[in-house]
Amino acid sequence: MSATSMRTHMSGELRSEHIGQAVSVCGWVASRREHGTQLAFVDLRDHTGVVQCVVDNGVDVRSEFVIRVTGVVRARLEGTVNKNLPTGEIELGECVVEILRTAEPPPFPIDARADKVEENTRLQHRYLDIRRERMQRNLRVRAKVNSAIRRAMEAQDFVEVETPMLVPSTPEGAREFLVPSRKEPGSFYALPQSPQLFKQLLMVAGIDRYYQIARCLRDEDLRADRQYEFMQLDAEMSFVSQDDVLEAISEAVMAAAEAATGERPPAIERITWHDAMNRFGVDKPDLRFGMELTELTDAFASTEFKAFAGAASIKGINASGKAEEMGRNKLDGLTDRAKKIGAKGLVWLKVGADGSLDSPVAKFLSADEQAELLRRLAGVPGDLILIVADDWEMTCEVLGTLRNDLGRPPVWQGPYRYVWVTEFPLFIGRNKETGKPKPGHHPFCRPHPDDLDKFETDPMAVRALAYDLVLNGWELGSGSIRIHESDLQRRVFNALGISDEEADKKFGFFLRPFEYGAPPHGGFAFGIDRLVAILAGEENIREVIAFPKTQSGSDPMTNAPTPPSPSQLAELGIRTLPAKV
RNA sequence: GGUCCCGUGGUGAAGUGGAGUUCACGCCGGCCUGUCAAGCCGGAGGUCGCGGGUUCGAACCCCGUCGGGACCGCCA
Repeated sequence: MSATSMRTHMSGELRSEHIGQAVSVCGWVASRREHGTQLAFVDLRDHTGVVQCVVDNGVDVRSEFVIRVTGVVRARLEGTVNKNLPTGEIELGECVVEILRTAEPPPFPIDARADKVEENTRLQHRYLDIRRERMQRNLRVRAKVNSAIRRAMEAQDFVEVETPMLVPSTPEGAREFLVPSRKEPGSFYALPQSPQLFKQLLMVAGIDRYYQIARCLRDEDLRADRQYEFMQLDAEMSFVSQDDVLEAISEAVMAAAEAATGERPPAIERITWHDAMNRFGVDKPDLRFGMELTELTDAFASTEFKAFAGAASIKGINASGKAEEMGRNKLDGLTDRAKKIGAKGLVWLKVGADGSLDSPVAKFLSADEQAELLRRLAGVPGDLILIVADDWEMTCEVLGTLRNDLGRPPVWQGPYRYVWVTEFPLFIGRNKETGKPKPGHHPFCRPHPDDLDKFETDPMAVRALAYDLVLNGWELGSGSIRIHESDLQRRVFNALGISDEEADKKFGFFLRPFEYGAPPHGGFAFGIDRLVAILAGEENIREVIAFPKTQSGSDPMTNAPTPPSPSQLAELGIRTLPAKV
């Protein structure tokens, strides 16, 4: 398959079984070692690896020259086998070297040493960075993941449909990239933040099962796990329950994981949003480590300690064995962190060698309370116990953050712990100005059927048929069963404080087609960059993207973005403001 | 929009107020017949990101600015 008119083999594939064969390989000079004029070794590299070529007629090749070597595979001399090299038992002898292209010395070594080179330099010369084994591996893992996802979706009768990149601007959600219209000066397209609108319309259109490996664009600040452009497996299904969607997506995720790692993960476990918050304090729990939040509210029901008395929710975590390493400075740091999030304070207690509690507040806690505390948190000498008393949301959030700060390993480390987080609340928080609830996900999520009666009386308690997929504490994606009936949609809009007229104005173009027979449907989308990064052992998605942007949104290789020419602006009917001074 | 960290030959580092910026890798030249990110000898290569300030004196301290990174906000 890899043979061409110029080569017979890939260099990294040559083994003892090829001994005696005349072969041609093509690639780059990884290194050259000269021993006088009669003998030189040239390591030739292609994307499969490196093979040693023995040259005895003094060819002047330098690092990264592109060469073609024709020679005979032979066993290495006794004592010169290189066990660190997959091809280390053989070498190419009687070599004829053709220089296909000379090369400037590269700005950084094309090997693992470049892992220490400043990322900006790697990005400036990304074509050289990608020549390295690490990037080759990452991009090939990514290709395998894409391919496995396609196969898994097709095996389940999903139809790949491409949706447009030039779309109307939509009222809510992430900031959009805008593209000026030449034919309608003053009007703009938006680049899609997701194919949400189109995929739901494809359900109305009877496609039944849609998927797309879709490019999505959001003009929000970049991070280790966020780029302007990213890829999602985007899917939507008709006539389904939540379980149908979770099963279909799980199949794609497991196929992708198996393709990347060689191992199929076990069935993905599930946890409700409420349990996730209660036990881990976050809606994207990292299940790889313990330190779970422990309920203490009732244990301090009649406490004398003012900070705990009457608190709606008291919880604690046990940072096992961390008492010694956490000195006063670090504990103050944790307290500051807790206060920054919004807690009134943070109670810490160290378990002493005799099982007593060392803490500024120990004297306020009765002997019974101290004993119960130690029992519930399984405290043993050397442990550090942290307690927060506040309303339920704050207690969970603060301890969830501290738990991650204190215990969370790098995202790629250890086992892969996939988890579906289900039953997200339909509304999260309230609009500061109107006092109306804000949608937890988006306003088209289907409310949980058991909670419909609470809609008007206790909206914040209404759960949604909305779910997230989480891997090692990273949110991979989310989805929901949608609302396909207008009366239910109206109730949700009303709860959000959106009038019928406003709803029609803002979302009419989306909802009106539903009047022509929208089937019950639901779907999901998950980020392929994030999944690939974790499966490739990277903690930054830039490492699995061929040409990513920097944190400020620029590309050091192409210098994008660049100012337009005056004639481009004129054609588009656009005048720019002077740069801020 | 905010908090914190980093900018020293091509690359990675050292130098935190005082002599001529130091080292390794790479690069160039020479030597070398079994090395393997070879070895030995020699050489070139720097506006210490940029601008201003403090000082007798600044790579080093201060202010600003640009670039990069981590995080918060933001990402329905």
